This record gives sequence, C-alpha cells and structure tokens, in this order.
Amino acid sequence: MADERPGGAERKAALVIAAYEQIAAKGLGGLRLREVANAVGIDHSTIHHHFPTKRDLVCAVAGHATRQFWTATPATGTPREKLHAHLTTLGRMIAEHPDLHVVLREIDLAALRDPELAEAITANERGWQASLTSVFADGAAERAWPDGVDPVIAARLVIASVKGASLGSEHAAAVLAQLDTLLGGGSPT
Amino acid sequence: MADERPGGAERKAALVIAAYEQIAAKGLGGLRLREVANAVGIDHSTIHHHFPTKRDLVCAVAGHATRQFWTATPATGTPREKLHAHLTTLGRMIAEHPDLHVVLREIDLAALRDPELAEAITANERGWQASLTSVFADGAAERAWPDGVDPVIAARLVIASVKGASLGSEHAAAVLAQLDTLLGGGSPT
Amino acid sequence: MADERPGGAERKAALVIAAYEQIAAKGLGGLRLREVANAVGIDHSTIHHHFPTKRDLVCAVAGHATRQFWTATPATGTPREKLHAHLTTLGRMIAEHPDLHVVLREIDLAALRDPELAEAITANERGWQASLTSVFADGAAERAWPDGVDPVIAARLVIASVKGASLGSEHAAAVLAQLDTLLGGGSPT
Amino acid sequence: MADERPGGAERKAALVIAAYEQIAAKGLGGLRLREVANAVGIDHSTIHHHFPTKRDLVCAVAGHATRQFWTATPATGTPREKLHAHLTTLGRMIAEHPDLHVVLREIDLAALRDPELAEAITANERGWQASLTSVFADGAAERAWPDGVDPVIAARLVIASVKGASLGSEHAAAVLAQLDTLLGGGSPT
DNA sequence: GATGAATGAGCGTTCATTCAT
DNA sequence: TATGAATGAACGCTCATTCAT
Repeated sequence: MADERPGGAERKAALVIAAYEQIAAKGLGGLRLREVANAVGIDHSTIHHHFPTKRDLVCAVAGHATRQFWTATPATGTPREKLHAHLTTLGRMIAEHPDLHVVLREIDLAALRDPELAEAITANERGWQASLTSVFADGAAERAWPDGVDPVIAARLVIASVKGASLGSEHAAAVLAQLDTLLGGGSPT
Repeated sequence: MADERPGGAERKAALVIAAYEQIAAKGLGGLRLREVANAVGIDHSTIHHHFPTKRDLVCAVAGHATRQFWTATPATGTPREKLHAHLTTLGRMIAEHPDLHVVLREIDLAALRDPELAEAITANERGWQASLTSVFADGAAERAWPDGVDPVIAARLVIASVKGASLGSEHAAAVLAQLDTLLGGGSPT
Repeated sequence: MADERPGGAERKAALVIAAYEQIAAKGLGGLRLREVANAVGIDHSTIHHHFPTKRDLVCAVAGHATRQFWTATPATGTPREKLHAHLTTLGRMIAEHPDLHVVLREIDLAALRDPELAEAITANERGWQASLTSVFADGAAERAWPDGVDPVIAARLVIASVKGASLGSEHAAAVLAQLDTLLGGGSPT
Repeated sequence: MADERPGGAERKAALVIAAYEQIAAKGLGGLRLREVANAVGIDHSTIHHHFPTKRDLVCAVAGHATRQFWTATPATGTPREKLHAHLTTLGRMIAEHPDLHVVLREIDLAALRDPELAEAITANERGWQASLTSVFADGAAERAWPDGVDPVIAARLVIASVKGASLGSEHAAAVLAQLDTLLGGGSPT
C-alpha cells in the first residue's frame, strides 16, 4: 500500500532496469554505477548494498534481459506454425525493441571472457535451444522441413541468425522471414 | 636485411596488430594503450605519435580486421559452388581463428555508437553484401536455390548467420553447413 | 575538541588555502592538484570529490583571495583620512603579505581568458571601485583633492597603482604614499 | 635577395614573434612549442636548434616585448610635456595594442620566480625608471610638479600605474590621463 | 539501508626534450 | 638545418570500491 519507500527487492529491480537501460544506451563499456544510482535516485555507494560488485549487477541485468527475451517468444500450433510464429515475433521484436537485443549481444560478447556472465545467459539459451530443437524434431516426423535438416543444428542456425540479425535491426524481420521461407517454403502444413 | 630499426609504417602496423590481439583477448573495453605499447616494445606515449587518439588506433584495427576477413574469403565456380565454398571457408575460419570474428563482432557492437568506426566496417560489409547478392542473383537464373530466395535478403541472411555463428565458434561450421544445405538443397548444380 | 576528522566544509577550505599557497609559490601555471592534496594530507583524487574540476578549485581560490583582500581594507574618518588609511594599509599589506597580491595578479591575468574566473574577481573589484569612487565623490564636495580629480577615474587610478605596485612589492608602500601625497597635497583635512 | 630559405637570424626572429603572439593569445601557461613551430612552418623539434630550451625562447620573447615597448615611447620637450606625451602615448598604446602589455604583465609575473627572465626584463625597466626619474628631476628644478614629488618614487608610481592600468585596457588612457592631471595639473609649463 | 568522504589504481593524453638520420 | 620517432615524467580526471557515521 505504501510504495513511497521501496523495499529491497523493488530497489534491486529498479537498479537492474536502470543498468539495463544504461547498457542499451552506452554499451557495457559505458556502464557507470554512479549513473545507474542517479537514475534510481540513490547515492552511488548505496548500490553496493544491493549488488556487492559491478559484475553482480551486470549478471543480474543478464538474467533480466534473457527473461525479457524469453517471455516475449511463446508459440503454439504445428511445428511449422510454431517456427513461423517464433521467427516472425523475433523479427518484429528486434525492429521494435532493438535495445533488448543490443544488450543481449553485448552480454554474449562479454560472456566469452566471464564465466559467471556466461552462466547467467547460458541457462536461457539452453532453453531456447531445447525448445527450437524439439520443434524441429517434431516437424521432422511430419516432414515439415526440407531434406537435410538436423534438429539440433537447425536450432543453432536459427539462434545464430537471430543474433546476427539483431546487429542490423532494420533488416532483421526480412532476414528471419527469408530463413523461415527456406525452412518451410511456401507450404506450411 | 636490417629490419632492427623499423620504419614508421611498420611500427604503425605492429601497433595495429598488437591492439587487435589485445581486443581479441580482453575485448574492446579491456584495450589498454600501455599494454599495446608494451607488446610492441615502445613507450606508451609514443603511440600518440602514430595514432593521435585511442579511437584512431581502434579504427585502424577495424580496417585491419575487415581486410583480414575479406582477403580470406575468395571463391570460384558456379554460384552454388561459390556459396558452398564461402560458407565452408567461413565455418572453418571461425573455428580456427575465432579471434578475428570476436574482434569483428566487438567492433560491430561499438560501431552502433561510433559513426567513425561504423564507416570503417561498413565499406567491408558492403563489399561482402554485394558479392553475396550477385552470387545469389547469378544462381537464381539457373534455379540453383529453393523457391522464394531473394538475392538481397538471402545475402543478408548469410551475413547474419555468420555473425551470429561467430559468437559460438564451436558450432559455427555445422551451423553454416546447415544453412548451405538449406540453400542448395540436395541438388547442387 | 575533536577536530581530528574534519567535516567536508573544513576540508574544502583547507584545499582552497593549500591551493592558494601553491599559486603564491609556483604561480597558477605551477599549480598541481597532487601537491595540493599532499599538503592537505589526502589522496589527489579526493580533491575531485570537493571540486569537480581544477578550474572549480581555482575559482574558489579566486573568491578566497578577493575576500582576504577586501576584509583587510576597512577605513573610517574624512574622505582624505579614509584614502590615506586605505593606501597606507595596502602599501603595508603588499610589503608584508606579497603572496596575496601575487595571487590576485595571477588571477587577474588568467581572468582575461577565463570568464568564470573573471566573474569571481569582478564582484570584488566592483566593490572596491564603488567604495573608492564614493570616497572621492565625498571628498570632492569639501575640495579635499586637487583640481581635475574625477571620482570614477581617480578610483581606477588607485586600483591600477595598487595592482602595478604589487608586482614590485619592495617599493609598494612608497609608491602608494606618493600617490597619496599627490591626491591629498600638503593639506589633509 | 633570396629570402626563400631564411637565415638563422630571421628564423629566430620569426619564432620569437610567433611565441609572442601565442603568449598574447593563450598566456604564458598556454604557450606550446609545437604551435609556435607550426606557426613558423617548421618541425617542432627544429625549434631546439634555435632555442635550446623553452625558457630560452621565453626569455627572447621577454627581450622582444620590452624592446617593442621601449621603441614606442619616445618623448621630447619640457619635462612636463615629456611626461604628458609619455602617459598619453602609453594610454593609447594599451588601448590599441593590449597584446604587448598583456605579454609584459605575464612576463612580470613569471619573472618573480625566474631570475633569468627577471634579468631580461629588468634592463628595460631600469631604463624606463631612469628616464622617468630624470624627467621628474628635471621638472623639479622648474617646479613643474606639485609639492612632495620625489623623482625616484614618482617614476615608480608612473610605472606601477601603467602596469596596473594595462590589466584593464579599456580604461587605461583615462587612468593615465588622471595621473597626468594630478602630476601637472592644468598648468603645464 | 543510506550517505559522503576517501581511496588507489589506472586511464588517455600532453609536451618539452633527445637523438639518429 | 631539419626531421620524425621516441622518451618519460607528469597531468587532470575516472570510477569501482571501502568505510565510518
């Protein structure tokens, strides 16, 4: 009822969001704890009560970003339809909210050198990979895809295409639609 | 025979290479002029004699990296063969020299906020895009690809896949092979 | 009784004084934040906690110096006596505390190129000018000065003489006494 | 006849003038050897062939500036007329060419901490002082000044007023005219 | 939980100067 | 005489972090 003095959890969430926005705007290398604190309206040293180190905050942002991403990509129907919906949604999301994907890519890169960060993002990607793999496997039974489609590898291809497309957000939708076409052609079930 | 005292141009090149390696190892955000200078064996202030600012050095690295990339991707034969060779080469390169692609991706991301850097990388990408587009256009005449392949968009898809795949170098070759299969079907000319 | 741990305001004042002394000793061009910090006994980076930039510190010194100067020059009595007291006091001050006037001159010069600094010093000088002008105007009514003395210009002459005299502190008192003689003639009220 | 390749002396003079202009524009603290060299069209390291150290160049500028000043202040006639002409000329010069006086003041200040510089400027000032003193002494014989004028001190007062006035060039002429009035009143011989 | 003062390592950059060519 | 490469000390400033209050 009284949300004037936010509890610890809300403050933490606010910090994560502020940090997320900073990363989207200035990149991971441009992230400044002081500015994050300012954006939330607290002193910059107070931030360490919620996140002992900068890295902890960044990891939390990684979790937040992957969650955002995942939440936005549900799908139902046949495997063909699921894939189509997935790629369409992602294409639109990249165009409409490039921030999320920029942050995700920023973290992908940093994760190459930071195992802790990698862990924070891997969980999400494992889910994505698994979900896509099962879509491809399901579709394979009904010959929904062209010959030569390996479920695991095709899932990786989709993920790679999405990541790469997110670096050029203007063309992302078209690129993913092209991939969709290639995978399902003009003949969805 | 006396290359003990390197001329200005060689020093510059050595600095670019050292910076490139630093970026590959520590990321753009971990690039330190002092370490670059140490690697080359000169005082860190001397760098500014060759590159007035850090940014100038990074731009030079961008040029170097894109050149590396481009020179490593020639191809001959039919459109089908060209594409196959291209994707195979890239897949192998990502696996064997992940550095190059990491640096390229690092710069891609930074270029979102630095127009000067963007310019250094755009020239290369325009060439890549044009080359791929013409391969797809040529192949279209002889129906080398599945239906629905738009040369321009397909080129972008390939680029996106390569970029995305380079973030997970272990699977890059398989991913690009999958894309190759998808595009060439079971029937290369 | 516990002034071991100085509060923020005291630290700031101590920094200003230390900077003032540095400028007096080495000139504005010889002012080093690290030495100021050392003199106060803190890390040099802590200075920026109190004064965001070096310029801010210098402006604070400008304020401090002008205040020092102004508080040291009160006067009472007839216009003639006021002027005499003023010039005598200044002559003595320049001789006894040349530091203050050196710093003031240093800042005068820098103010030619730094509007912010100019502002910090102008306020003081306006007060000085106004005070002197009114002394001269008051004296004019009782014919305390030789013919041809314009209150505003005479005030400027006094200021100019003081400034110029402060560059050669050994003779300052005599110089200002000469000016006093010239203005008051042999007949002080 | 061939002034394409300037001899050492001309080059030196050009450097002094360029340095002088730099000091006038940016202050002594803003003097950069590289920019001086650029202004003259030579490499910045070549400057050391003409002036071993920066200080040497500054001393040369001090000489140049004092010479400029002195050249511009001749006077003839009775002591009264001489003084009047002198103060008028100086007042006009400060207004029309404030650069010279700014540089002179800049050097005055620096000379407080640099004996070598002091020496370069003292010679000139001694001449100025002597010349003024003799004007005052000559005038004393014919009672050209008010009572109480000591030739030596009055000379110092004039010098101090000129220096101080040069810090506020807009009012310099009026200030020095006021001093002139005070010294000679409405009754020049 | 929050603050402000302080820290210290380190950054990119500057600049007079040196030296081999 | 002139150059360009190199030096090295020093500079102002940044920023994550610590700690007493």
